[in-house]
This record gives sequence, structure tokens and C-alpha cells, in this order.
Amino acid sequence: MAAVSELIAQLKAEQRRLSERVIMEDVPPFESKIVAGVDVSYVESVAVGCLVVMDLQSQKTIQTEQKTVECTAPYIPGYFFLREGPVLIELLEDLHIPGPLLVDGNGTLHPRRLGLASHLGIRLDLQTVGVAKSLLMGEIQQRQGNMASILDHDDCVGTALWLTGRKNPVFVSVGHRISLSTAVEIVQHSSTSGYPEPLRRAHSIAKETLQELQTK
DNA sequence: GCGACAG
DNA sequence: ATCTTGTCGC
Repeated sequence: MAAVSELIAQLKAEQRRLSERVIMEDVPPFESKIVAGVDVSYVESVAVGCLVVMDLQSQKTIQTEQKTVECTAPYIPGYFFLREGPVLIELLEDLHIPGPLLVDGNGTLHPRRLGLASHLGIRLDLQTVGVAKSLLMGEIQQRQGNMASILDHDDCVGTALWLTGRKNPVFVSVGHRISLSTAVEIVQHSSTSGYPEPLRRAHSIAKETLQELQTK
């Protein structure tokens, strides 16, 4: 029990340390129309991670990769990387991702500015964007058009974005090597029916794989 | 101390 | 996240 709080304290310190390395500028700038997305599905202690790379112009999936691993780490708000990090690192570490990577979770929209998307970006040196379906923290400011800034004291940590076809907003934040405005732009451009298509596809493929795994 | 809390 | 049927709507 004491070991758990010690682990949390260590993770917290590591988050603070790594967050200093987050780059909030477009490196490289977003020019191609290739966007990727990753998601993880679970059945008991089995986790299936899926990557989808798609071309926004043609709406075609140009690459799909999956990884199945054993995962017993608990989900603890603020420490999502503890649970999804291992699967995603195994899935992505040897791949070349030809465009920004959308991650189901937050980037800098996090108590210590290092949500899953940022942590993954730093660890694998990837350009990432955080997209969450519910608000982890921060105060949503007045809506202007289809967006609203999310503040934590004086820091703008993300943007609430109302996408066409979805009632509630998604919460976009900088993962790594990207600016908040470009992150929002990418999410808008890759969305269909109120949700980013690369994430929707990654989610459904991971779920299908899990179904097959259960059936066999 | 109480409540909130990405998936 | 996951457990889960029908049902309303385009």
C-alpha cells in the first residue's frame, strides 16, 4: 500500500521532468494530408493496440498495425500512460509514422502537462495530438464559434472543440512537436460525423481483433 | 475531509 | 474501458 503511493510519487516526478521537453511548435509543419491514430481495447487483462494511418484526401486507410499484450496495470486518472503506454510503445517503436499521430487521451491538458499523448510523443519522438472525449481538468472559457479555450490558472492547456455531428465537444491538446492551433486544425480536418476518423477506425479494428480473440 | 477524475 | 436490448432516426 505504501509501495503504491511511492510509485505514484515517482511517476509524478517523472511527469514533471518530462513535461519540460514538450515542444509546442509544428515540427514538422503539417503539409501532407496523412494523419494517424492509435487506440487500445481490452478484455480482462488482454490489451489490443491498433494504429491506423490514413489519407484525408481519399479517406483511404493506408496502413494498419496491431499489437496484443498482457496488461494488468490499473487505470488511474492522471496516470493513463501507466496503463496504455506499454502497449502503444510496443506497437509504435519500430514504425515510421508519416504524419501527426492522434491519441485517445490528453496531451498537455493534464495536471502536470504530460498526458498520454505528450508522454508518448516524448518517449518515441513523435508528433502527437491529444483528443479526449471528457474533461480531465481545467476551466472551459467562453465559447467562440466552435471552440473554447481550456485554462489551468493562467495556462491555456487545450481547446474544447464542437465538431459537426457530435453533441458534446472533444478536448484537444498539444501532444508533442505541434502547436495547439495546428492540433485543432488537424482534428477538424480529420473528423467525420463528429469524431476523428483515424481514431474511429483504430478503435473499431482493435475491437474486432478482440472479438476474434475471444471466439477462438 | 470531500469530490473530481483521460480510458 | 467494459457490462448490454431495444429503439429512434436518417
